[in-house]
Amino acid sequence: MDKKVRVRIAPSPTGAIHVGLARSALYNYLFARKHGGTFILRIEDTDAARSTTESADAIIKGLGWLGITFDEGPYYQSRRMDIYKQYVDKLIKTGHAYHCYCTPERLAEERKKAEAEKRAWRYDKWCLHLTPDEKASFEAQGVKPAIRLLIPEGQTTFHDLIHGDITREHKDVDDFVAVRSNGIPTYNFVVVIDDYLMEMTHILRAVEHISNTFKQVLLYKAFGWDIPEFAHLPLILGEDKKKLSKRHGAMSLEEFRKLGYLPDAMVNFLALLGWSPGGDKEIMSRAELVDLFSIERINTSNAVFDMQKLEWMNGEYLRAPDTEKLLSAFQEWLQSQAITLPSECSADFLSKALPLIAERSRTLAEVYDSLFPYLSEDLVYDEKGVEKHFRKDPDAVKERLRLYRERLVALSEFNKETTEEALRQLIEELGIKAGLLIHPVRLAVTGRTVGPPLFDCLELLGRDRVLARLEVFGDYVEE
RNA sequence: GGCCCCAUCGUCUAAUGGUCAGGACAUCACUCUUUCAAGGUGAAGAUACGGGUUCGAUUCCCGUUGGGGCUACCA
Repeated sequence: MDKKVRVRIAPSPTGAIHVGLARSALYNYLFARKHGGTFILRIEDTDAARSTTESADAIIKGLGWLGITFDEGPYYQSRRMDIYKQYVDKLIKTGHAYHCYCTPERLAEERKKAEAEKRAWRYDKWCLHLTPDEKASFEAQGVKPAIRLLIPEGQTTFHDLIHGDITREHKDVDDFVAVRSNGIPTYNFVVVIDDYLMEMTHILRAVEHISNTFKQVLLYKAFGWDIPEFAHLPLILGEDKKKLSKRHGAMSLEEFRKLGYLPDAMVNFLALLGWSPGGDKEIMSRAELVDLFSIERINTSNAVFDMQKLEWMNGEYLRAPDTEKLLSAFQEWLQSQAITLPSECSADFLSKALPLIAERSRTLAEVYDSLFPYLSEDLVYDEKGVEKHFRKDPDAVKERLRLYRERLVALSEFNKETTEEALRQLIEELGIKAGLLIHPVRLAVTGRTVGPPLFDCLELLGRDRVLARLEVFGDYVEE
């Protein structure tokens, strides 16, 4: 790489940040880090009607959550209008652009007509041929013109780092509006100005921009500027194989965060959606991703977002042996969801409970749910479990629970070893299988049929709560 | 409709002009086990179709089909 790498993402702040944007950001970020380059955030808010500052803030926050950080920016295009203005004037002077007085109504009508005749609609360059008198007349009527780029005859080819050469005939490219009649320039215009001024070396963005690229390349040429490298990323598709959009529901970053996905897992998963390092490696740290990433290995075909695989991968990260990290991830999650744990629920308790629970969870939300029996006294007994482990022979089970409770009362020390020993002894005396006592006890003290190994649960709960719950359970099943 | 992009198991993907087309998720068995997970073992599952080029193509070329994207005074 001869020039110092400078890349960017340029989102429009028009709604929740979804995974497609997150992945584009990630690839740009990885590419910049890998080459010691600069990663820039530019907010493309030239569409005043749809842009919101909340959305811009959400983008920054969301990417920050993923640990995708910027070296420059955010730049806001809405604050750079005077810059763009100079370049428009230049374009008019050199004859690369012209004023267009066509009303939206006329354009819409023409477009409809073309559609009815199954003709491709292109702007008919009507205003290109206006005489000075006609122009003066429009001006006198107070009609504000838009400015269109004049697309010359011929064809344009650009090289795409992922797709190779892509060519389009100019007859298929519109004389697109560069500046609206209200004076605000459009995306295709400002993106070129900014990418040039900000000295972008590589543009990595989604394939949906390929058709815009021709317009942009023509603009670079009109200005006589060097054209950056382009790499058009495959799309992320929903289960229905359509481009991700609001219809797909829980696809915003915020939603994934709420569901309890870990940023590291999210980044790992997203990296693999459209790219692979080759070989079989799938679980990769950020450092490994930076090291392994290359544009050449980005795929050409679109990828379906597989929720199940994400869940699995999140589980892998949840199960990682680093308790401290898990604890802080969980606490961070609680905070982001505005959940406060009871004060007696100490960090000490959590660091004991979390590994046991996370091992059998796939998301932090699941972790939180599994924590319930340790946070609240209002147990809800699993009805199927009650049916299975109690109702078949209630008197016998009740008696066993009573006996076990007695043993627990008598223990000099209460921990997982002693409680297990007590239970083993009891079942031997009773001549029954361990399950006949273990299952009812789990149900009695947690309300659930699933969870960490029973004696770990008992230790986590502590003697007082265990004894109380064994007693309460007896009453519960009486009814 | 026009233009463009794409095509390996259901999904994410690996690989090569000659391979038993590999892995992961999901699925199904079995195993481990106090439950649930996790783990282990195994099963099933793909080169869209048709033509070329070639001794040989899943790989290169063309076409068909299919999918996707774009087609705004949105980005």
